[in-house]
Amino acid sequence: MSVSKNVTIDQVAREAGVSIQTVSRVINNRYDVAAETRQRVQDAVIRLGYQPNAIARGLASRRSRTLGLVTHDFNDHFFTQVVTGAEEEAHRNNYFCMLGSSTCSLDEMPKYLRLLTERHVEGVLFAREGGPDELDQINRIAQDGTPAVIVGFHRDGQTFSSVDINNIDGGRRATECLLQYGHMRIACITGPLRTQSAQDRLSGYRLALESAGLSYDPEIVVEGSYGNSSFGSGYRGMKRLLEVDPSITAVFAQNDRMGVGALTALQQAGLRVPEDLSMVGYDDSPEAEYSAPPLTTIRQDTVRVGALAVQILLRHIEDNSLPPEQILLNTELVWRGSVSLPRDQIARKGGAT
Amino acid sequence: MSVSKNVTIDQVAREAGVSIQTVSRVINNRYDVAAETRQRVQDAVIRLGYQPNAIARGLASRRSRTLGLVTHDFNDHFFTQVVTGAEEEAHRNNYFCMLGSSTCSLDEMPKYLRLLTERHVEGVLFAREGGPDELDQINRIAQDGTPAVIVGFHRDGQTFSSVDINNIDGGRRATECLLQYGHMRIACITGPLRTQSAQDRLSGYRLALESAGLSYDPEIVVEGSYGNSSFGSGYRGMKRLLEVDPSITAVFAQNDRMGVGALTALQQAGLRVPEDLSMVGYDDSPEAEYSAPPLTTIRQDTVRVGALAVQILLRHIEDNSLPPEQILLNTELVWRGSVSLPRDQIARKGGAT
DNA sequence: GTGAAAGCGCTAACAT
DNA sequence: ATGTTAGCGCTTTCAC
Repeated sequence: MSVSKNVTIDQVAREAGVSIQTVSRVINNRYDVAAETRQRVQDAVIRLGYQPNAIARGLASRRSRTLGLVTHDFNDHFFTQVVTGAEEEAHRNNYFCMLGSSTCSLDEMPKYLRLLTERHVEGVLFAREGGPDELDQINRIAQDGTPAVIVGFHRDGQTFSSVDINNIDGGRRATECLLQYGHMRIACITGPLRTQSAQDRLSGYRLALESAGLSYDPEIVVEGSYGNSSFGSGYRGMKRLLEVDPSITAVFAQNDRMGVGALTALQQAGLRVPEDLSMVGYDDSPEAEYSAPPLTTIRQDTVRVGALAVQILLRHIEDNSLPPEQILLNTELVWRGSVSLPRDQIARKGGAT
Repeated sequence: MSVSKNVTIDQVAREAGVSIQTVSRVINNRYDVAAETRQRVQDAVIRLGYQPNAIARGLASRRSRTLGLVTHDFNDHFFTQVVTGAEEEAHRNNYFCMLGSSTCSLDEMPKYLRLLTERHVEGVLFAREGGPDELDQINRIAQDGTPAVIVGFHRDGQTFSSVDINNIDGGRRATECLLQYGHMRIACITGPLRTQSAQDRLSGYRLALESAGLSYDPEIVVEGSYGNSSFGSGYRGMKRLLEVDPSITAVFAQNDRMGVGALTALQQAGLRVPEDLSMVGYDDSPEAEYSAPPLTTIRQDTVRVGALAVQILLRHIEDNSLPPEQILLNTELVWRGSVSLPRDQIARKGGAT
């Protein structure tokens, strides 16, 4: 239990009266060690407070047991959940995660990736906004022979591994919920349109409208943003929508933070949700449950996204010849009451304003 | 520009026609290399696509250039901001951050810390909830000779380094803002009272009350929580406060998420903010700016907290004999309009309900 | 089941 | 200004 700073494997070997190899076998849990010898070594390890030097092990074994985590923005609920899931899964498998730069721009990425490969991370998890530019980075890493998996972005016929949410389906579900309640004029506040997820949620919205025989009207689609600026973008987006077309009866906000910002704008405009206007959010982030009113939203298991991504990485580390894997997780509608019949139908029934 | 997987320093040396040592000097930017030689080496590095092996460097130089980041909860704004600041500062100094377990319980900490020291992190940044139990962990690390700094927790006469926000002062400012508007009956929704920050904000609240000649009444102090469950705890806390004492005219919520949850409870109760009840939050998290109404809050520069913590770590890595440093950052009130005169004073002036 | 030898890829200390 | 010699602390390979 003493300080272990300088205790090395050969001191343990001497203490236990065995060779260095035998100690190595014991700390690596090899089976070909006599029970009695093993015990003797373990005692010596405890007595000396020996801690194997992971750096030396890494050099000799060529296994760093480290994963690179290249994330975009810790201020977005999706990403923090992914990181949480990824880290848990990594630890479960005796891996640690090295943080790539969360704030660096795309230009700086090659530099950081290089630093990551210099440290011999055995795999890299990209949890960034996504977008075609990112693919070059992935490919560069992949050429290097380092397994990589991308999260929050995918496309048909891709040659890389990915774990993502089925955002098209999610966008459709959100929109269909509003359609089922009889809404005919449904606006949309999107995420940043440079991201695949916003594009996909928008496609889902569009598909749902068209299936219902409604036409897509870009007039009532405004662009917002993710991360910390989401609230403000939703607030401003809603204000604009109210100016552009006061006849809208429902809004699909592509994340809950934008939805909450939009709720604030509506309240300031003297409109009630859901009596005057229905709203569906996306993400099931914590703010959705206690907003006024609580937001009907789309839930996605983002922690699982992170865990699955790490599992893919570990499989590919084990067997480099494995083909890329793509996983697409489905979403689920969480009903919370920010949706009701449109104004006119309530009125027809003799309801509120 | 070719694949660099197996290019080693001696291949570069051969290519450049120099010794391994000279290559080492060049890649480490030593000054005692002739300009012409340096150029020749650099050319060889590029030609071969050489990437120094950080693990081998670490073993030989006994410098991992890695910091351990032991955080508690990525779902709390304070912690994500600290991590952001810490990571940026680490990269700026050519360090990387290794993620300690974000979700592990206190019991598991020793195990994870051990894994971190086995990897020879040169310093450890603790960004956890804080509390006396954590100190044992810090001390264990410190005994090991590894510099450690704790964030979000400190106490007088401590023997460890820390960077924290002056929560007592922050709590006082929040409360004084309400007092200045003439509020006499101010409730408080606290963070988890096992944390130092909640205790300190509560002390500040209490001090402000007492300075104003008001007595502290535990009846109108309820405990909430941080992280994702904040919203709900603020919502429930507010409901309870309304039951316990309908005469309160103001609330200090110890973080903005609880404040937002409380706003929802008030709205459901048919009470308006600030006309019927004033509210001050804490953290200046993104939700505060676009809540209804926008929340007056206490701003703290949390990104800077992370950066300063890393700076301390780096100083102590450079010179292990340095005494521990304690930094306490001040807060700032952000006025947003969720505060006004108490009901009775408005009434006296012929105002609202 | 255990040990000896050889290196992993680099840097430190001392040469020259 | 450059090269030589020894390791850093471990694992791997191959003996026995």
